[in-house]
Amino acid sequence: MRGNLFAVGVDLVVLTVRNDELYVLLVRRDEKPFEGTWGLPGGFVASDEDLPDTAARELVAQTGTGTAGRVSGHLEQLAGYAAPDRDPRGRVLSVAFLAVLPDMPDPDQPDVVSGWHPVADVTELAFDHAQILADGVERARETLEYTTLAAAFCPPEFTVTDLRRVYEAVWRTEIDPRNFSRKVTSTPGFLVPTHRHVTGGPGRPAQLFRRGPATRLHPAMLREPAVRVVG
Amino acid sequence: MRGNLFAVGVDLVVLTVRNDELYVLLVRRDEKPFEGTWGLPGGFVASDEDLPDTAARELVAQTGTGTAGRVSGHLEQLAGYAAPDRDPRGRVLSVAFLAVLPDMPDPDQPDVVSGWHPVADVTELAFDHAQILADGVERARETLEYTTLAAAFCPPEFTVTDLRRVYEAVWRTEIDPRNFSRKVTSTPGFLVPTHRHVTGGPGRPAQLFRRGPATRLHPAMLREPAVRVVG
DNA sequence: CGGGGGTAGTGTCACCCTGACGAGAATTTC
DNA sequence: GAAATTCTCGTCAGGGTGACACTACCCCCG
Repeated sequence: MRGNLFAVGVDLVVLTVRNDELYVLLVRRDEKPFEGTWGLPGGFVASDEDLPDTAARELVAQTGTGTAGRVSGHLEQLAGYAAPDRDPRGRVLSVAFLAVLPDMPDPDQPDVVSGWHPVADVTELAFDHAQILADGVERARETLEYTTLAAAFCPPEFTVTDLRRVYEAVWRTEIDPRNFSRKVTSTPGFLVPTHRHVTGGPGRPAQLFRRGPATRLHPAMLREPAVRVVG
Repeated sequence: MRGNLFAVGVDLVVLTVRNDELYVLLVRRDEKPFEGTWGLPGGFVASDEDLPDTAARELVAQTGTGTAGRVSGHLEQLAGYAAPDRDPRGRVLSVAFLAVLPDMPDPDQPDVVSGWHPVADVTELAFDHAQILADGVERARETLEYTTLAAAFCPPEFTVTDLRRVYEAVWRTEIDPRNFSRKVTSTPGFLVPTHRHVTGGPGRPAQLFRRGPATRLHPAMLREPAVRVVG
């Protein structure tokens, strides 16, 4: 029984918010199996690596984030997937990670093998990646309630409206701007005011904020209970 | 790089509440490495198994829970652990699971190689099991806030006080019995009254309840914010 | 240059949930 | 029976939230 050996890979659910919509980074597979179909970016664990090392390495390789290895976003482990038939090549265990990045401009020459896709439009993916993506999105939705993860979707300086649009895109709901502003600005450690303001757009200039030191939200930002299955 | 192969095991953090205290199931290792020290129960993934299969099989084997494979408790995946040096025998990836069971009487002949230990008294464990245990306990603490996990610590029929003692033991706090009773009995789907009462003990007999269909708590049962690590 | 439209932020108010109790109900123990 | 113990309901003040009126400030356009 101990003789069962697995290839171990890391798959990434890389999320961002663009155009008020949740996007995921996908790559087009250039080898079998599932050649030509879209899948999650990932790779195998190298001989001297721990799982977070592999995840960070793949994230930098796929996005060019933080050339010096210091990733400005968020990276957390999701879960392990090891169904016996999930990879036709043999037993492959994949540890999925959730990564969250601010929206970044596409590279000058658009990459045909790697790109951002609206999560709502993704239908089929290679392997069990559709399930992994669903788990990752659900994790992000929950984490937004209890932590300051939403700020990881935003650039270093952002407005309250930017932050609200993150919640609205990930939760697919609408939030009252006034109550939202009161809530996030009164939560200690969530936002640090810069006393600078955005310019150029219509309407009153919004104040720019920076991420604060808090990681958990007290009290939580509770969304409406999911549609109750009436007993 | 793809040639790196791992042995894949499942380790269990099996928790219960006994004597108003949180207990974890440990086994004494009978082979190297770490021979003679305590560790988490676990085993390797068989050739045709998925991870939850292995976890359920090991849980039944170690506790005798649900002879027919139907486990009455709670079983969820925690995380994967794969540090290069976590096992001196080579590269071993372990997927940890959190299991929660009601307190059960010890078998007639006490088992010297497997037993329940107060979590607070556990100091050193084999491999990285101390870290896994800490992660499992923290997960249980958080899950108690937002789900009905606490009922999984209780036998099929239990009183509000039984449930409160679960929260107090896992969180290591005291909760006002009157407010707690109001909260859990008014949360729809959490508790189903049986209209039967316990007998024998001192004081007014308490009503017996059964687990309800709800899995998530709305609104959540928020504990005090953890002591903030002041930056 | 002065409205009009649009966005940001403040203020108000009612409602619900919660923590902090008081008090009564039902049983065991002395 | 009286005291002790435990369960359960009730009350009340304070905080957080949803709903929304209103003010502040900018761009655009005539």
